This record gives sequence, structure tokens and C-alpha cells, in this order.
Amino acid sequence: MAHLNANALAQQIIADIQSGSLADDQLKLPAEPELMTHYQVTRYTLRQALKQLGNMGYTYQTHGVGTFVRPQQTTNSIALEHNGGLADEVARTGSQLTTKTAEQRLIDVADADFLPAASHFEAGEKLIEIRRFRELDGQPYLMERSYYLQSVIKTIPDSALYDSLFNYCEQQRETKIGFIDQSIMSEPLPAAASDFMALPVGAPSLVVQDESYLITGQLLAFSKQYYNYKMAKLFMVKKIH
Amino acid sequence: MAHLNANALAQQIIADIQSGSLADDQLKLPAEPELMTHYQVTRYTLRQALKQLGNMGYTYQTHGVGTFVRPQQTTNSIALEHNGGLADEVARTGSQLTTKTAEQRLIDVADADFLPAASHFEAGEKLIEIRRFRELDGQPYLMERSYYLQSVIKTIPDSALYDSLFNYCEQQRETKIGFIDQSIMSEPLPAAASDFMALPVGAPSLVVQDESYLITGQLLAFSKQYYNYKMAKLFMVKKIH
DNA sequence: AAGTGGTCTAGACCACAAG
DNA sequence: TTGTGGTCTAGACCACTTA
Repeated sequence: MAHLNANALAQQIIADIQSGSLADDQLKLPAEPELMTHYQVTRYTLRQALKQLGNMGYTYQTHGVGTFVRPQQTTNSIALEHNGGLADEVARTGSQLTTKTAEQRLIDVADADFLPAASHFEAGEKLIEIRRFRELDGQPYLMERSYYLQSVIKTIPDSALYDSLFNYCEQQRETKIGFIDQSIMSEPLPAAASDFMALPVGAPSLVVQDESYLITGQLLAFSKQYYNYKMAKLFMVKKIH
Repeated sequence: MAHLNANALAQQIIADIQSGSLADDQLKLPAEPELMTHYQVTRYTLRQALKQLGNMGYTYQTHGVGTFVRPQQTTNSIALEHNGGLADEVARTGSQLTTKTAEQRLIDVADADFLPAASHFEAGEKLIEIRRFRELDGQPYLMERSYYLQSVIKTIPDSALYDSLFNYCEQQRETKIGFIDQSIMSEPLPAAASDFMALPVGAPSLVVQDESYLITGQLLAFSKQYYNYKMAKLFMVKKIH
């Protein structure tokens, strides 16, 4: 195993932890100098990898003491620091996300149900409006309302609606996503989603509103996802410095 | 300005951006080599600072192009990557968090309303149970139910309940917090909070359940915060790699 | 005193975007 | 081709914990 980069090293360390060949009985990993020679990387790369593991809740480090594996506990939550789309993230936990129904149509920006906070659209800007109902392992999981700037993405094939929209964008030359602003809140479940989820209108709903930007900083899309409050749980580890 | 560390540099860059002396008309910052000489730091330290700014939504970088300031938009949301307690974070947005009522009592672990997912307590372990009602700028904001391991923190002065419990713990030698697991979900508002918030029982509520660990990995406390869904909004920037 | 992780310096090479 | 950010190497010094 020569020339591992930080991402590959993180995956390798996870694999070695799970195989039981890395941590001792106290769940303590070897010290950094030992890990550096073991994996043939410098301290920089090693610590980049360990930072990833820490953010995922796998390990933690204590100054002057050592690096430790955490007892597993990430069960069926969505990790907020995940990379990639929602479908890939739930797949990590062993579940499967499927799109039950989806529809798209071209509208004027003035007809959108909501807009990003700091937005300045041209008058007459066209948006591709998408509504999807999605299930997790056959259970009604979320309703999603999203708007893609038609000037940026041109068209969206119907097949992409039933797969991962995120992955579709990533595969295109012109729509590489750089960062996503996410706002998390709770709202009453709207009527449009209550039938699907078999919940009363006004029931609690976990709402994630996000704005996706290209690597160039250009706004690509904004959306609002209403999660079934009985199933959805987000997770993150906050480090105190 | 000599010998800035990454945190101080981040603050300095923010100040220089806001004073208008750093970015050009296109919101573009000087290239990294120029910033290095300007602030007299190496690239490592500079990029640590720029990473902080990116996570806070202040800036973004585009490979091969440059570093850019983002149009401000973090209005009245709670940044999930904040360091420190909730009171300090809302203060950043110009608001004030006050504790309206608070009470504590010593209970047995068997009598707690809820427990952490992966918990293994000694039988008879004692917990300090705390319930607080807190207002944001005079409006009912959240109800908090928390449990502190009495074997770890011994006692909590009543004065700390009306200030920042986080800051109190940080000031003690024995209770330096290292990381916090956070689960975010939505639940029906419980009766205990409905009067305070002037909302019906069963209204939506944004719930943050967290488990605070010392830098040694020892569990210190776990809690559940019910936010007023009409006021609370969490925010984060997700980077795609 | 010894060993651990936290931070920073200095420099190299690579990948990407624009002219 | 040039200039940008992305990644990695190598080594130093410091802060913290434990004995």
C-alpha cells in the first residue's frame, strides 16, 4: 500500500479498524509516528485522514494521550458532513432511497413557491420546477420541491429524476457542484405531502432548505425537502477547539 | 501584525473584508502568495484560516481561478459549526439569549426521560436533571431538558443555569468539552413547552438532541432542546470534494 | 522526563482555468 | 503558457498528559 492520499487512507484506516487489526483492547490506535511508517505517509496526510474519521464520529484524539476508536452509534441517521447525494448517504447505512413519483415543468421565476434569501434574478428568468416523492426502504420518506436555473442546466432527463439528481449534475461538465448552503428547520406538513406520508396536515416535518452552487460560485438550484418526522434524523459531530 | 495564528488570521481577514480593503470590485481576494506576504504567514496557516471562512459562508475558493467573498446572507440562523455555547452564537447575530426559568434536581439514571443511544450506565448512577425555558430577544425560543453525570461535574451552581452552562463547564478544570454528537429531528411539541411558547400541543418543533463528551472521551451530559419552530433555523455550508 | 497530539514553517508538485 | 488553488513531503517547536 504505497502512496495513499488522505481520502484513500481514511477508508483504509476504517477498514483496518473494523478488521480489528489496528486498535488495542482500550480502543487506542497506535501513535501518529507509528501510523506514519505503517501507512507510509507524512503526518499531514495522516492527520487529514484522522480529521475525516473524527468528523464521521469514528475516532477522537486527546492531546497528550492518544487516538481512540469510538463505540459505534451512527445507526440510521443522515450524516450532515456526507459527500454526494442523499441516495448515496442512506446507502451507507444500508437503506435504499427510491423515487416514487416525480414531475418537472418550466416556469417563470415569479411563479416559484419560494426563493433563496439573497437572490437577485433577472426578470423572466426560467426555472425547471421539480416535485418528487421519495421512499426509504418502501416507507414514505420525503417530499421535495426544487428549482433549477434553466440558464445553467438547460434540461434534465426524466430518468435522472428517478435516480440521483446530484449524481447527474456531477457527471455533466457544466454543473459541477462546489458547495451547498443548508438551512434546517421545522414546519407544519403541507397538504401536498400529507397524503403521501399518511400524516395529518400540520403534523411536524423536518425541513431542509438548500441552495446549490457550482464550483464557480454560480447558483445552480434551490430546494426544500419535507422529511417524514417519524423517520428522518440528521447527525453531526461538533468539535470544540 | 506579526505571528498571527490561524484563528486570529481568520478574524483579521473578516475585519479587512468588511472594511473593504481586501476584496476588489468582483469580490475577489488577492491570490494566496500575496495574502501570505501581506499577513506574514505560510500557506498552511493562511489556508487554515480560509477554510474557517469557507465553513462560515464568508468566502469560497475556485480551483485555478481565485478566492471570492460571498454576498452576506447568514441573517438570523444558528451556524452549526459555531464554537462555544448557544448564547455566544446568537450574540454573533446581534440577538440575546436569556434564561427565563430554570430548575435542577438530582435523580437516578433509571428516572431519566431519555438516554443516549449507545449508553452503558452503572446501576444507580446519579444525574443532575435540568430544565430550562429560554427566550431570544424576549420571545419564547426553546425548552431544554438536560442531564449531567453527577460523577463527572459534582455540582452546578444555580447562577450558571441563568448564564451559559457551556461556558461554566469550559471554565472548570475537570469538564473541558472535546466534542458533541448532535442529532437533529422534528417532533410534536410536548405539553411542558406549549404554554411557554404559546403554541398548541403537537405543533411542530425543531429538536436538537446532543451528547457532550470531555476531551478525554468521557460522557459529560446529554440533552434535548425543543426549539420554537417559528423562530429557530440552523445553518451550515456543505463543501463538495 | 518521555511520549502524545496541536500548530506552524518551508518548499515541492499537481490539477484546473484563462488567455 | 501563466497563474490559480489542491495536495503532499519534511521537519520544527509547542502544549498537554502521565509517570
